[in-house]
Amino acid sequence: MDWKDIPSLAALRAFDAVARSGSLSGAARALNVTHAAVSQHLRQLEAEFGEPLARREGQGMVLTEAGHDLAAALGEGFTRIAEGVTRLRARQVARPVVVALTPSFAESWLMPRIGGFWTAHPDVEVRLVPGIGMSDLRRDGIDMAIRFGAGSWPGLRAEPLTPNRFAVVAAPGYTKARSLADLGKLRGHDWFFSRAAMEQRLWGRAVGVDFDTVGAREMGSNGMVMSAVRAGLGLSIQDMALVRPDLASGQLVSLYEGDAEGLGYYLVTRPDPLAPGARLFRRWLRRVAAGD
Amino acid sequence: MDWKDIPSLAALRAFDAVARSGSLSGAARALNVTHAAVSQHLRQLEAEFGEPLARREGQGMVLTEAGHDLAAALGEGFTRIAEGVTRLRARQVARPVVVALTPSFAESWLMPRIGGFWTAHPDVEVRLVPGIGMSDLRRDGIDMAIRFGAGSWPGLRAEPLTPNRFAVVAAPGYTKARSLADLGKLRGHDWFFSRAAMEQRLWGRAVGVDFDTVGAREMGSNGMVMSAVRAGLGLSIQDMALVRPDLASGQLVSLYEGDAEGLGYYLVTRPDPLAPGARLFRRWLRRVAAGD
DNA sequence: TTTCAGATGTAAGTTGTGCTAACAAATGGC
DNA sequence: GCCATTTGTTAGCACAACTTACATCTGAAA
Repeated sequence: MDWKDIPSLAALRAFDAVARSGSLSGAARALNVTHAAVSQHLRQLEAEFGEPLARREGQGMVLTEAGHDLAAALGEGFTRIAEGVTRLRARQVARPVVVALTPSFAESWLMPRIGGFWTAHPDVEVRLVPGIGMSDLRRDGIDMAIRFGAGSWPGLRAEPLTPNRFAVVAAPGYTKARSLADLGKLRGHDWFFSRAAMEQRLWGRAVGVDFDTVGAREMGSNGMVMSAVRAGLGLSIQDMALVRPDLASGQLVSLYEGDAEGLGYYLVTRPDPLAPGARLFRRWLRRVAAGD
Repeated sequence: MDWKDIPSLAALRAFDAVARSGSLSGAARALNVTHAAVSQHLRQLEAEFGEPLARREGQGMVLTEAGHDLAAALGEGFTRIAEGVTRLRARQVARPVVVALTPSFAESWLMPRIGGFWTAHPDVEVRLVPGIGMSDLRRDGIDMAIRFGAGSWPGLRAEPLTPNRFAVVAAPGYTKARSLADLGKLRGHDWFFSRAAMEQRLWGRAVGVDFDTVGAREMGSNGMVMSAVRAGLGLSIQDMALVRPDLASGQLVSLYEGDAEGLGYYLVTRPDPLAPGARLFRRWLRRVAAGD
């Protein structure tokens, strides 16, 4: 196709609108511009073709024969284009948002809050993919990931989501340690971790607990970890949001809460633009995380 | 059709070109722009749709699935539009140029020169319609008219073509008048006119000859008029171009040459844009008339 | 008839899209 | 290794497209 001798697409679209509505004013309304703009486009086209395409007929415009021929082609062409665009858009909004996240974050932060998003956007399906590995987002069809770390994932875009909100908790009767300083130094503590909860170990290391020397027990789920800790069997690093009720009721006590600079949950996305549904979800995430 | 949520047509066209050529550079060449322009359009589209449409693959771009779908629709749409435009253009160039003109101008000015246009544009057919009346140009399918007058035709566009180039001529032996002053005052001159040559009478009146009082003989063709004048039977107003050979050879003498301010041949067109062939002819007319 | 609403016609001035220029970086053939 | 060719990205400019403003025309209602 040679675009050199095809007039401005804007002018052709204007003429198409004139042909559809039968008047300059109507076309102007359809295109959301003034009638003057449409009139100028029409005159430009006529100059380009060297032939009148429409003539005034009372109030309104009627097409010449040449105008009719052109309008027929333009109508089909633009309709096809609009159809393609519309279908692509429709497909996107229907596509579910796929979010990869750590099991801990899903359990302790997202699940208690996600109802708000469902009620706000009942038409947007959210599919949560719990997991630890940062696999290829594009290959796995994942729109965004929520990961724990220092905020640096090469080739990806990361924005901090929640501050660092872990605590070392134990049952009130657990008396082997009373401060953070004790935790790292002393052997003999019994640490419990859920198998999937890598972020707690990261945080622990960052604040000074060396699990290579201290040792830790790994359980299948965080529920089992909690039971063990409530029973006074040892220590655990838990998300504040998850243990707040226990702390309030006195079932657990917090031995340490604190920052490990930069460490926290991040929203990780590809540099590519997000799908509309994913954009909605991200906006909701930011708002809820900020208001926390 | 609602154009509000259809992205810029230029961007869509750029993406169409990318889809066709399989590369940004190729698309840029096809559209006669730089690769940067195409790249920006593509990114704009992807942001608009919130979905990647193409990804880099070595040297070149391959479309995503969404990109394929969109490209299919755009390809059809733009092809249809280009087809309509091309057909309209093709129809025009084939159309002959219809020129209405006075018989005198045709005979004495245009016919000796028109060969130049034929050789320059062998593909453009020129149809000459001799006649005097200024009928409705559009109704009669006339592209342009060459008329004699003062340059004012209401509702039409007129541009001066040739200066006023008439002369009062007579045979050398015709001695009844020697100056313009004589011509108007004296009765008894024998004036000859071709029936179709209204412009000579207009010019004559404008320079001071009152044919109502002087009287004139009307002949069927200008050839007959010339014969009569050459035979010394009387006076005639003739186009300079036509009688120059006679004047040079001494067969005729010029009694007066002069301006009748504003009076002359004009190229008269509708305000509408001209068909391409007609534009070519007009350009040629102007050049030849100016170089005269 | 006059009047009015709504249409087109056109000039002049403004604005934002779309482009270029210029550089960086990656790829593939030599 | 080099070199040609591609894509990526930014800053800045030009002009197409638009608005504003006013004039003119049409058709219907008063």
